[in-house]
Amino acid sequence: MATTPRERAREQTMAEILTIGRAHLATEGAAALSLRAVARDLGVVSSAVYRYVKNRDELLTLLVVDGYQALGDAVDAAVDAVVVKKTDDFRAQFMALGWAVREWANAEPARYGLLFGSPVPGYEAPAEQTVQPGTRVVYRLVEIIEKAFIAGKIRATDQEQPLAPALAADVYRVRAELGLQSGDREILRGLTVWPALFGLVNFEVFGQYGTDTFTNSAALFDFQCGLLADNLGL
Amino acid sequence: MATTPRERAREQTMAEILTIGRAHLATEGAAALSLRAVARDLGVVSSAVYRYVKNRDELLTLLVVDGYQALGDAVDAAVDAVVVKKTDDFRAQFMALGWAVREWANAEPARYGLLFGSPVPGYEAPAEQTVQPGTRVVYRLVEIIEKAFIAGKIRATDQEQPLAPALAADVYRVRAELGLQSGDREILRGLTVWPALFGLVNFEVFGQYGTDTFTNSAALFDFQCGLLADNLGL
DNA sequence: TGTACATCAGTGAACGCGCGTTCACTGATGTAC
DNA sequence: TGTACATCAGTGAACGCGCGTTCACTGATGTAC
Repeated sequence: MATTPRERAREQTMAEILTIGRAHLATEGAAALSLRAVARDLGVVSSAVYRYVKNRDELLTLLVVDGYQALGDAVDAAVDAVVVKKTDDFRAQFMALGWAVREWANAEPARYGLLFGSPVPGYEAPAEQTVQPGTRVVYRLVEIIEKAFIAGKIRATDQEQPLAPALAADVYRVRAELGLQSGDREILRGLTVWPALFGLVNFEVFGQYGTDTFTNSAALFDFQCGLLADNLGL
Repeated sequence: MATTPRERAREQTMAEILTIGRAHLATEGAAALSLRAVARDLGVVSSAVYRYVKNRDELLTLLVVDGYQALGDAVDAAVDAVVVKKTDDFRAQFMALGWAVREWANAEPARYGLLFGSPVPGYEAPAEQTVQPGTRVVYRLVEIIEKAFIAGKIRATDQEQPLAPALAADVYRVRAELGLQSGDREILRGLTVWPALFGLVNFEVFGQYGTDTFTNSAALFDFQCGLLADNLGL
């Protein structure tokens, strides 16, 4: 790594821009994120940021990717810690995943909102940069389910009416793409629990419960998350 | 109703402002909603809107209330239709509620986003006007659960570990406030299914599933919603 | 090691734009006697 | 029924503001010979 002073300075400034961007996200929201304001905080004239970032949308993309990575890191760390201690307690691993998402969202509501809230008007996240980091949490969830399935640790669930053909086809494709052994039901339950989990977190972070209904939101989340674990048969 | 022509004209203009506001929500998003733009579309000079609306925030509040009412009406209509035909098929009633939320959200993604997406920066919805319409859907859900409970139509669920004391206290208060007969478990399951349902809808409306994963999102939702109904013991 | 040239970060002025909100006003519509 | 006054919708100008982006420039840092 022949990093010249200039290169190091550039990286540092780049990092500072991201830090400032995150702060502005928190105070003003994504829609109000402005390159001029970032420049001001950076102590630099507004046109100077264009040396680092092509335009406003690119800054947004950087923040989106940055957010997904931070969330992914938090989830991985939490799940890894449980895997080390309880390799075949898959319920505990799922609970750790859920709690990690919730904790990160509560600690970083604005970044969470950028990722999982209403889309920013006039901005479309470019798939090439965004898809991989954006799928880290689901992939981790799928991994837990898959390992539990292989270990024979998923409780059978009542087989109800057969799957709609269109749905069966989609599930088949998902299973093939990810090379999964888990059954249709397990995959579909994962595909329900995943958005449901984010629904729980959304309601808490975005304040949908009302201000004074629940004094202990952690206890509520613990119950809710446990129910989702039940749904997975864990 | 001694409605003078002037009063009628005023109501009409008011309604037109709301219509224009809804349209702008759809194209620009809540954060970019502007009184000047509304005035332009109304064919009127910008200061004239101030005869109808105190300021930008008040227009936002009107749109929030309007959105909650529209969603509430859609849900009520859908559930009522089922109640008439299948008075004691509570699962069908819940499914109708879920589908109504999903359909409305897909038909009105911007209004849905205003209600259930990330909060609009710098705007706080005034509780007095917003809480009542904002609770219509939960209340309807609670009503279905309560009636099913009273009719003895809720399947028992495995009693797991006892509730955390803090949670039990919150649930007790909720039951008292709403005058419910349903048990702790039923209420808590309702309080899980409620945000989970909106999580499902969020993912679909905000495009979290990715563009090409599911060819038939209705079939997926049907499965997911059925699983939530199972969770309620319906 | 020293010099000539290329690269690059940052400047400052400018473009054209839209915003929320206030204010004194005009002229039409409604109301009281 | 007719007139005098009050109410109210809408006008147009103005305030001060922030935004994204471009462009020609200066001067410091890096590189090739």
